[in-house]
Amino acid sequence: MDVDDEDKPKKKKKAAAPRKSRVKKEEDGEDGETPKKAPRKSKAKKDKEEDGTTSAPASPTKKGKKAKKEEEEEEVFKWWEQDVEGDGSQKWQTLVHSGVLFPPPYEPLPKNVRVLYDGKPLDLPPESEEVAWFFGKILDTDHAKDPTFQKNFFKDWQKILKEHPPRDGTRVTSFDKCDFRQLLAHHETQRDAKKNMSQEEKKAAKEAKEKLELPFRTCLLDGRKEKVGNFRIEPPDLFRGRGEHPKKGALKLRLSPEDITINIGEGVPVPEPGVPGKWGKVVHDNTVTWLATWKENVNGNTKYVFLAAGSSLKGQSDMQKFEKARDLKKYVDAIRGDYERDLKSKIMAERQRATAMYFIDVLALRAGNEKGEEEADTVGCCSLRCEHVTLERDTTDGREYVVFDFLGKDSIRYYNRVEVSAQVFKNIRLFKGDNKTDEDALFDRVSTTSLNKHLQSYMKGLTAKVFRTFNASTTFQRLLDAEDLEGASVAEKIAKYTEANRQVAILCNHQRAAPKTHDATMAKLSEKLKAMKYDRMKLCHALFTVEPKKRKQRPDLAKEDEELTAEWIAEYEDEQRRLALEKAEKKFAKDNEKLAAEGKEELKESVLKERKAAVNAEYDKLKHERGTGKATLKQNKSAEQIETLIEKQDAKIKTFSIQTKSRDDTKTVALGTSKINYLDPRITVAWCKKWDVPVEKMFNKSLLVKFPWAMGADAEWVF
DNA sequence: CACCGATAGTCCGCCCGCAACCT
DNA sequence: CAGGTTGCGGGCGGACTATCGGT
Repeated sequence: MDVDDEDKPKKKKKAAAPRKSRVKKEEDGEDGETPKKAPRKSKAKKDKEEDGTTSAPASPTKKGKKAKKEEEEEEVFKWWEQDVEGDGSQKWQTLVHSGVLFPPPYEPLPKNVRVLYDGKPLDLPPESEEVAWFFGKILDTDHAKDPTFQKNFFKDWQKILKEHPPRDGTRVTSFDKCDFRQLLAHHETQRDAKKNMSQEEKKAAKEAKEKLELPFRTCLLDGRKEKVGNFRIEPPDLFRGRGEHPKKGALKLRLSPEDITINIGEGVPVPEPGVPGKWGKVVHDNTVTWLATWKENVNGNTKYVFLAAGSSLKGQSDMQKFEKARDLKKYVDAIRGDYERDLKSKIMAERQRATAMYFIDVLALRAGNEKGEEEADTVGCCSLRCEHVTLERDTTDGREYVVFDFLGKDSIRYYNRVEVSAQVFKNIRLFKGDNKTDEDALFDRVSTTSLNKHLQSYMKGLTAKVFRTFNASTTFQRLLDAEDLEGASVAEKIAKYTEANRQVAILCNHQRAAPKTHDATMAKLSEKLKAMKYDRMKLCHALFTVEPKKRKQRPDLAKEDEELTAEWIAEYEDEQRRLALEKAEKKFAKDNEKLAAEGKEELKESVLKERKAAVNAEYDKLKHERGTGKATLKQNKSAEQIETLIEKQDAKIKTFSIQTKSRDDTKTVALGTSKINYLDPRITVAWCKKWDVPVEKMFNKSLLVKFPWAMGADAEWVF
C-alpha cells in the first residue's frame, strides 16, 4: 500500500473546488447524519456484518451481559484505502460538534478551612480563596517550595486580593506570614473521602461524568463520527512550567465562553456554552482542524481543541509525516555528501550549517529555535552555546570527541560523548573561537529558519525534524532486520523488539525518571531468579544421585552456579523453613477454627508438632545435602524425567532473566515516546507478521486505534 | 496435590493533561 | 503568528499477586 503518487505536484492552490460539489450535494439531502458512504471501495460495512451479528445468540446459561452494544457498531472509514485527492489545504466539508466542556465552578471551602495570616484566619471571598486553594493543595510538593513558584504565585494572588480582599480588611503583604496548611489538610481529607466512597457511589459518579462528557467526545466530520481529543477546557490553576521556567507559579485564569472561539460548519446549529455567557467568536474555517481555540494568559500561547489521535485527520497527517521521512531516503546521500564537503567550506555560514546538519543527522538533535527571556533556558542544535560542547582528545590513542551537555526540550539533560572526525573537531574548535564567551552561540551564523530553508532546496517539505523521524525509523528497521528470530520464543522476540525500541529512545534522548520502586522490584526479581536457579541446582544434584555417571557426561549440569554461594543457600533454606513452619502454624489454627465452628473436637497440639517435625525433617535433609552435590527429590523420578525437568527449568530461567535484564536496562528510558511519534508503525506490523507475533503484543489499545492505516503492511514491508 | 475461583492488596502500564517544542 | 507535533509526569484503573478455601 505504498502511497507513491504523493509527490505529483498538485500545487494549484485552489484544487479544492472540484471535489467539493460532489460531496456537498449528498450532504444536503442527508442532514449530515448518516456516514457518507466512501466513494470508492469501502469494505468496512461487509467486515462488520460478519462478526457483529453472528455472536449475538448467546448460550441461555450466560447471564445476558448488559448489552454492551455500542461496542463497535460504528462503520469505520478507511481513509487510507481512498485515493489521495486535493492539496490538503481544505480539511473538511462539514463539521458538527458540541463545543467544549467547562470545568465546574469553584466550590468555596468549609468555614473551618482557612488560610492563616500572621496566625489569624482570613475570611476570603471565593475569587481570592480559589487562588489560595491552588497553592494550598500542592503545599507538599516541590513546586510549593520553589522560590520562583512562590514569588509568581504570591504576586498574582495579591492582584486578585486587591479586587477581592479579605472581608475583615486584612492586608496580605508577606508570603512568609501565610499559612496554607489547613488547605492541604482539607485536600487530603477530600482525597481520602473520595477513595473511601462505596463501589456504588464510585460507579454512579463515573456514570454521571460519562453522561456529561458524552456529547463532547465525538463530532461529525464530513458526516462521519470522529473522536475529539481535549474537549475539556483547561481548568484554572497555577502554571506548572518545566525546569527553571521564569513564570512557574503564575495564575492561569478561569476561562469563560467569551474567551473561546468556536470553529464549526456553516449552517449547522452552534452549541450553547455549558456555562453563562456567549462564545467570543464563531468561525467556519475549513482549512484548519481545530474545533475551538483560546489564548492562555500566562505565556500568551494559543490553545486548541483538536480531534483525537485515532481520527482520520490526525491519522492522515501522521502517515504523511512518515511518508515524508521515507522520501528523505532518496535525498539523504546527496545531503550527506554535501555537508561532508561543506565541513571544509571557506564560508563560515556554510561551514557552521554543515556542522549543524551533521549533528542533526548523526545525533538526531532537535532543530533548536531561539527562545525568549520569559521561557526556560533550553536549547537544541541551532541554539547550542559554547558552554554546551567541550572538546576532548584521548591522549593514548589520539581519538577525538565532542562532549555535549545541555538542557533540551522539557529541560531534560542531553549528555553525550561522541567520537568525531578530525574535521568536525577542528570546526567546533573554530566555532568556539577565542573571542567568544561561554554564553555565545556556537553556530552564530545558523538559524533554524536558514537551515530549514537550505534543506528545502533538496526536498520539498524537508526540515530538521524530518531527520529525527527518518533516523528513528531507519535505525529501528535496521536493528530489527539484524535479528534472525527463527525458532525464538515469543518472549525472546519481544525482548529483541524492546531492545531496538530502546536503542531508538536513547538516540532520541527520551528519558524518564526511574520508577520509585525500581530498586526494590529488581531486588525481588533477582531473588526470584536465584530461587529458580536453586531449584535447578537441586534437580541437577538429584540427577547425579540417581545416575552418577551423568556428572561426567553432562559438565553443563555439573557446573555449579557461582551465584549460589554456600551462605546464600543456607540463608535461603533457613528462610524457606521458617516460612513453611509459619504456614503449618497458620493451617493448624485455621483447621481448629473450622472444627470448632462445626462443634467438633480440636486437633491436639501433638498434630501441630508432627506437622512441624515433618517440615523440619525435610529441611534438615536439605541441610545435610548442602555442599554434597547430591539430592533426593520428594518423588522418585527417573534420570530421564529429571533431565526433562531441568530443561523446562532452564527455559523458565532464560525467559525470566531476559525480562529482568530488559526491565533494568530500560529503567530510565522512555520507550513510549518513540513508539508513538517516531517509529513508523508499519515497521512493527511487518515485523509482527514476519515473526508471527500478534501485533496486540507490541501495540496497546490506543496505538492500535492510532495506527489503523498501518495494519495492512505485509511482512516484506520496509521503511 | 493440582487446580480453580474469590478476595484483597499492590503494582505498573496506560491515558490524559498540558507544557514545550517546530515551522 | 497560527497551527500543528512531541514529550513528560501523574493519576487511575486494571492486571497481577498472595492468600485462602473448596473441589
